[in-house]
This record gives sequence, C-alpha cells and structure tokens, in this order.
Amino acid sequence: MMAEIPEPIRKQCEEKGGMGAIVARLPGTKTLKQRARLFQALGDPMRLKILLALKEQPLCACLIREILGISDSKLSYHLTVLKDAKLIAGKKQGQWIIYDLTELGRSLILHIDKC
Amino acid sequence: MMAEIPEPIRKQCEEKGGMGAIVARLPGTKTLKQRARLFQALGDPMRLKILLALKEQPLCACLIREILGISDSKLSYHLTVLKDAKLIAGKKQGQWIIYDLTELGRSLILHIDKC
DNA sequence: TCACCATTTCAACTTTATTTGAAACAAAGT
DNA sequence: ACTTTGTTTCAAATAAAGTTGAAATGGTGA
Repeated sequence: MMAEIPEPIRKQCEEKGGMGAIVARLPGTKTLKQRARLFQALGDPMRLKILLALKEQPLCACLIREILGISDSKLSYHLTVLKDAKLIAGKKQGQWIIYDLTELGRSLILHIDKC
Repeated sequence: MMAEIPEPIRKQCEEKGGMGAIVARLPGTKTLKQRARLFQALGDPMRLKILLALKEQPLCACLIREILGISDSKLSYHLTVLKDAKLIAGKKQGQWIIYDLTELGRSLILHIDKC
C-alpha cells in the first residue's frame, strides 16, 4: 500500500507546520462569506458596467438607466446589490439620487482595469 | 417643466464629450461578460478557501478535500469552475493531480488579502 | 388636494448555479 | 484480468440569482 498523499507535497506541508497549521491560517467562515459576497456583486456584466460608468463620473439613476438601456426595476435591483456590497453609494440631490463609487468600489474598479 | 437630469451632472457629462462618449469608453459585452465570469468564480466561500489554501502551497485534490471537508464530486465541481476561470491549473504527478494557482490566480489572491 | 416624477418594492416567473449520490474512467499495483 | 485509488462525469434535485411588469413610495410643484 502506498502513502495517501504525494511525498513532496507532504514534506512541504510539514515544513509549514502540517496541514493543521495551514487550515488554521485560513480565514473563518464569516470572513470568507463576506468576501465571496463582494466578488459575487462584481460577478455580473451589468453591474461591472455600472461601476465603470461611475468611474467616469457620478450619475443619477436615470442616466445609468439610459447608459445600460434597461428597465427601472432591473436597474434598481442591480443598484441594490452594489449598495449592499458597499461598492457604490447614493445621495439625494434635489429630486434625484446621485450614485458614486465608494472608496472600496473605486479601488477595486481600478484594479480590474489592470487585469 | 424641469430638465430631465440634474444640472451639475449634465455639465460634467458634457465636459467629457457627452453621454455618448462615456458609453463609447465602456468595454463591449464580450469583455464585460468575460470579466464578470472571473469575479463570479471568486464569488464563493469554498472557492476562495481553495485559492487561499493553494496560496500556501500546491496541493493534490485529496488534500484540498480534507481541508474543506466536502465530497469528491463537490470538490471536483468547484475545481472545474476555478480551472475554467484560469485561476488554478492542475498537473498530473504520479497517481495524483497537483493543483496550483496560475499567475492570474496568484495576483488576484494577493490583492484580496489587502481588502 | 392633485398630479407628477424618480425611484423602489413586490410577487410570480425564468434562468443559472450548486448539491447529491451513483456510475464511469484512467492509471497503477497484484 | 482484477482491484484499488484518485478523480471526473452525469442526471436529478434543490437553491439562489436575475427578470418582469404592475403597484407603491416619497418628494415636489400646480
């Protein structure tokens, strides 16, 4: 019978304190879920397009809708996802709500352009 | 009757060549979909955990399964998503397939830790 | 008060992603 | 040939995300 795992991997693993130590270094469930949620928010073409448009300048919902060419309710849904992920924030100005990238949103969207 | 969009936004928009110019600067559907798919692949706690584990060292599927405590077929599914997104790659070594981050995977996973 | 405007909410629906367990594969050893 | 081992594939089931159009909200001005 052979060893259950390849020798070089096992060795490298032990140098790092064993598998237990590697597992211990990984973030907990809560952190992982939180980060996954952030990437999930980025994982939609329309939402990326919204973020890229906002990179150019702050925009009211009505203009974003024009740019994307989608329905009000659809836009609202995607804006909510982005708001919940704290990638954008809106503030009321007169009769409109002007959306803009948050710090987080801006720093992520700048990285994206590099890929 | 009032203007359809807020004045300061309209003005800023025109300085950039108008809405048409902003729209023209946005990536096409294909690019957006492609990038969205990448983030979607990152948008799952288990897959993030796999990537973080691989950041420590290359691992065979069996060890990743141990670390995550999930079934073979479930692991295989998530590995496929990550492979398709070109975040990881596996190569056969003896009777095992050893997975490791790709360049893309590594550079993204390093950014993640900064957020 | 009434109508209007920009935006959000809702419930029903469609689509896509994830999970499950069983079966299939391919390589290696007996 | 027969098993075992590590991994993948499949189809069926479940769950989650996204879409739709109609109705609701909340603010503004007539």
